[in-house]
Amino acid sequence: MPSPVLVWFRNDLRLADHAALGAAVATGRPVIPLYVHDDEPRDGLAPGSASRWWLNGSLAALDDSLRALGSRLVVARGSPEHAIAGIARESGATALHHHRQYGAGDVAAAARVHNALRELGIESIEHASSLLVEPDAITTRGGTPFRVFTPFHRALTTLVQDASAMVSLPAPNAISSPSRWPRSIALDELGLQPDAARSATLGARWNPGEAGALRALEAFAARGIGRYAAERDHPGRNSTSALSPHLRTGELSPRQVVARLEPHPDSSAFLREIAWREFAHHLLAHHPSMIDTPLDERFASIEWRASDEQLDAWRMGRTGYPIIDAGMRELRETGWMHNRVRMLVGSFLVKDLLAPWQSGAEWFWETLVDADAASNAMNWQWVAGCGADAAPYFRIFNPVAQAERFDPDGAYVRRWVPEVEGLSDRLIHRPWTASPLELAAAGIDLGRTYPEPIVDHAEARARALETYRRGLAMHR
DNA sequence: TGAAATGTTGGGGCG
DNA sequence: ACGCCCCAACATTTC
Repeated sequence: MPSPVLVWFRNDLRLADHAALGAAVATGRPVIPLYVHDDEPRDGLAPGSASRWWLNGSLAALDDSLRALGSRLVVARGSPEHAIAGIARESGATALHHHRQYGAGDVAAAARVHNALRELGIESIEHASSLLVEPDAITTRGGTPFRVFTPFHRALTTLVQDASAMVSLPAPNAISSPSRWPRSIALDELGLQPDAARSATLGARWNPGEAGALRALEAFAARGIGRYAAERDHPGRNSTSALSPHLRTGELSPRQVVARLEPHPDSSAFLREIAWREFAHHLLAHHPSMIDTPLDERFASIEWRASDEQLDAWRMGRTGYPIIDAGMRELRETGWMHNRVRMLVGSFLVKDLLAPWQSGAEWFWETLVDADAASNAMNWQWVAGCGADAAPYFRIFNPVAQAERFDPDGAYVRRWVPEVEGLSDRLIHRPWTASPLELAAAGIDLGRTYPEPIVDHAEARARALETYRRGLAMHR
């Protein structure tokens, strides 16, 4: 029996368009698919609770799919280099295939694995397939990494037009097994599952796993991508793709998404969002510190001032601004939030409450099923104004104006903030302006059944401008 | 992938 | 008929 090759699964929990698996299968040798769960990564972020729930479902689905092909997923816990070296020794493997990832912790972990295996005389082969274009394959005319989205997007589009670069690999139809499988722990032992009630809530909303991902992609394509272009900013309509958690875990590759949707004439608005995802990974690859440090260092001395009570009101959806509370409650219940509302709650936290963007990023990391280190850091820095090509600091969203513009009939707010559902469309986004009579008619006792606004937006806006101006002035 | 303040214009009411 | 004022509606500037 020839010696086996290992395939290390990370954020690529699929069988189709999987370059590392494809290469391993192509060797004609037995293949050992494996996953290593590191509870305490030395450098990098352990997944939050919503992500862990998703990961559990995705790994179970991957194991099922592998078993249908006569293979299985070997699961280990601990540091990747230790676990993988152990499996390599035990199985007599001669090579490891895996995909490249872009965060500092992921890069460091891969380097440690490579070193550990080299000492055992085992070759490691890193493949690219989590992005449309590798971060070092796309540069400005001057050869430097892009820092501005629009030119990045233009360059990316040009590269993606070359259709041959976008060919995606079919899933293997058979995977040969080693004569003996190395030891594996049961998925349950990873302790990824939250309590039963939480699992049930999330399970009612999502289908983790490659099959669920492909169904979601088909559903989005069938629903009409034209509707996305027209309605994507309206959180009350279900017009977004909700593909983010599938992309985050790599149940779906961006190439597959582009191949499926690009031929459609109205796809450009959606593909632009895919490009933002690419840009985030591009930035993270070139600026690993952006996870917790402003890309624009002038923003390091802003005097944040939010209290724990305010932060808690934000997290729990009790700010008194219905659109903000709707978003935060959708997040807490479903592990997801509509993109437009993410911008609004982000602006509210960072500008109206003057809480550090990192505190928002931490909560999102803990609660989002699509929590992605690159996108999370980039987008929070965008909101705070301290990122590359970020929103200017004086761009402060008005939660009422935005709500009236993008949730004009209050459908989104009524779904998530039932306390105020009895208010008219005119008042639904601003309960504090309702007369006592109108409040009584809607069954609202402001301050008791639903909070008064925790800040006055007009005052908060002025305070944010002043605070930012002062912080930036220190870096003249 | 804003919002608010400020400036400009033009129509209509009115003396 | 005319000037004056008011104020939408739109444009520009500022944060």
